[in-house]
Amino acid sequence: MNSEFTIAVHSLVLLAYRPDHMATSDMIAHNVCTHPARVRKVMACLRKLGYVKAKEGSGGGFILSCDPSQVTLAEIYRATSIGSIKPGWCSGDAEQECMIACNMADVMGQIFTEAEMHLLGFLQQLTIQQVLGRIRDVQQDRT
Amino acid sequence: MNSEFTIAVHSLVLLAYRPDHMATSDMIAHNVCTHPARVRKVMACLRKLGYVKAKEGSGGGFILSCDPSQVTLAEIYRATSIGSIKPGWCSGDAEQECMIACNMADVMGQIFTEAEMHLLGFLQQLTIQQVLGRIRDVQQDRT
DNA sequence: AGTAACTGTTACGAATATAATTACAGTATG
DNA sequence: CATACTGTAATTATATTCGTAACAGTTACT
Repeated sequence: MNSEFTIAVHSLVLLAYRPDHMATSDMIAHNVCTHPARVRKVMACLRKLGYVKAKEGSGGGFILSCDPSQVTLAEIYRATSIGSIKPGWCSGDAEQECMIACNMADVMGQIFTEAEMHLLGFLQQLTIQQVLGRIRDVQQDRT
Repeated sequence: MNSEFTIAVHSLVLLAYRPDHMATSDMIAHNVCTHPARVRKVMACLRKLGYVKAKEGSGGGFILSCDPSQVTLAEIYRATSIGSIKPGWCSGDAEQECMIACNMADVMGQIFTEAEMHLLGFLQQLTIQQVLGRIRDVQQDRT
């Protein structure tokens, strides 16, 4: 799975944690533990889909512009990582005579596509708000 | 997803296609389109779990030793690729004060584990025999 | 107007993961 | 005892991923 999914979810949860607080890419990057430029890239994607608003210029940054209890991880997966369940490497060879060799890539492609749909079904059940809830639960258990 | 899963499934389907035919790692590697040593590594794993039998020495190779209509892709996934759905990269940092930063890795870990269980549920429904059936279907559609 | 603090985006280098290849010990066959 | 295999580890090559730098464009503040 694509790690941009992780960055996107982390950033949205962070923004949902303080809904009225504007966060710069520097602040988010520090929290997520990556580079600000990478955060900006992911956030630009989330902005285009309306999940966050970006403000350029001095005093700017990102702020949540969605209801975190309505946004599911399935949407975020679709936005950032669709297709990433399938390995880059493909077996077989369409040029071969053998029925197995020349059709296996197609069939595995089908299977990975269906597997991804099932994965989306699971992610559909989880909202950003629920992820924040889980964070609180884990924090509670630490004590 | 780990590409060894693909190699394992491809090899098993190939062996199921000709159940009484012994195939060398060279033959399988040519069909799968990879290196014989890689095939042997994956097959050694399948052998230890009883899915195939290996015969060393001249005239040796691999032969199926399971019922392909009983072996599901979930078993193969477990054997070759468990944990591979989770990206290697982890966000957050356990040393930070922030509740989000220090617990996000744990929570994402939970989520990926659950996602993998759902994935296994889907793969459980697919047998090696059914994959072979799909190959035949795709071949049919070509004409 | 000018400076500082941001985002948006691209390009490139570094680190990491993955696959191919080589090598060789061990084993069965004829 | 030569040949044809598996089993396995080590090494090299390649692809992918991540970090970083650079800079144009935008806004706020003085």
